[in-house]
Amino acid sequence: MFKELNPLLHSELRLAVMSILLSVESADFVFLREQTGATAGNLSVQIDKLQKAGYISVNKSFKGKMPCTTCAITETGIKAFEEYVSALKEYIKHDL
Amino acid sequence: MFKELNPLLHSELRLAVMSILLSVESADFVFLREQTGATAGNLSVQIDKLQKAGYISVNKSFKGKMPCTTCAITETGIKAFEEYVSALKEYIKHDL
DNA sequence: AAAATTTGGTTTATAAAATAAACTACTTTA
DNA sequence: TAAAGTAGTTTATTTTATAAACCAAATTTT
Repeated sequence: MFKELNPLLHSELRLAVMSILLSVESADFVFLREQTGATAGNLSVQIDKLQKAGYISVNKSFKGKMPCTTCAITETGIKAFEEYVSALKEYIKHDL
Repeated sequence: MFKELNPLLHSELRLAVMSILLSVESADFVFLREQTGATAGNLSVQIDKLQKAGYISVNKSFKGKMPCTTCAITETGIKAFEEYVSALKEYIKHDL
């Protein structure tokens, strides 16, 4: 009856990051931190998990002299997100 | 931007239980275990949490000679569920 | 220019959560 | 009456989320 909710996406912060990355070409660390309100430490950990799962790509470069970590969602990530939403709908269909 | 996802509801099993209880008058322990596929131990713990939060009411009785734990959603629970879904929609609006 | 502060993170430690395994008390079946 | 099943609870373990502490480089202050 209930499909599994991908545990990697069923996390408030990771879901927020994925949600943002779905709507932009790419976003840097500071932008994600501001938009989500997360601490840098937490964000760093969660970005790492998403990257290791292949859901986002992470690029470290420099903007002027300051380091800049840029994230973008991957095809795999988009697919996983869509499947997560599809599963989730089963749980919340009463209120859709 | 992103509203908090009520951590009590943002759990696969508790969400499944709430989802079921939204659609029925009441449901007993065994029914919930079967429908969710959860282990009895896990279900017991999660039911307890939902009850302590006032999201469900729990009634322990006997069906014949066998014990029977019956759960029903409360008004508080319905409201919390609706708020959770409303917050969640922000995260997944891309795919709705 | 040296010291203090800020920026952009990462690593490590702690708190909280999910889950399973072990257990209890009773019932049914062989 | 012994073995197995039912309906759960309690306890222990693993996993996860989160924050605190840290680091290196850049910037600002004195």
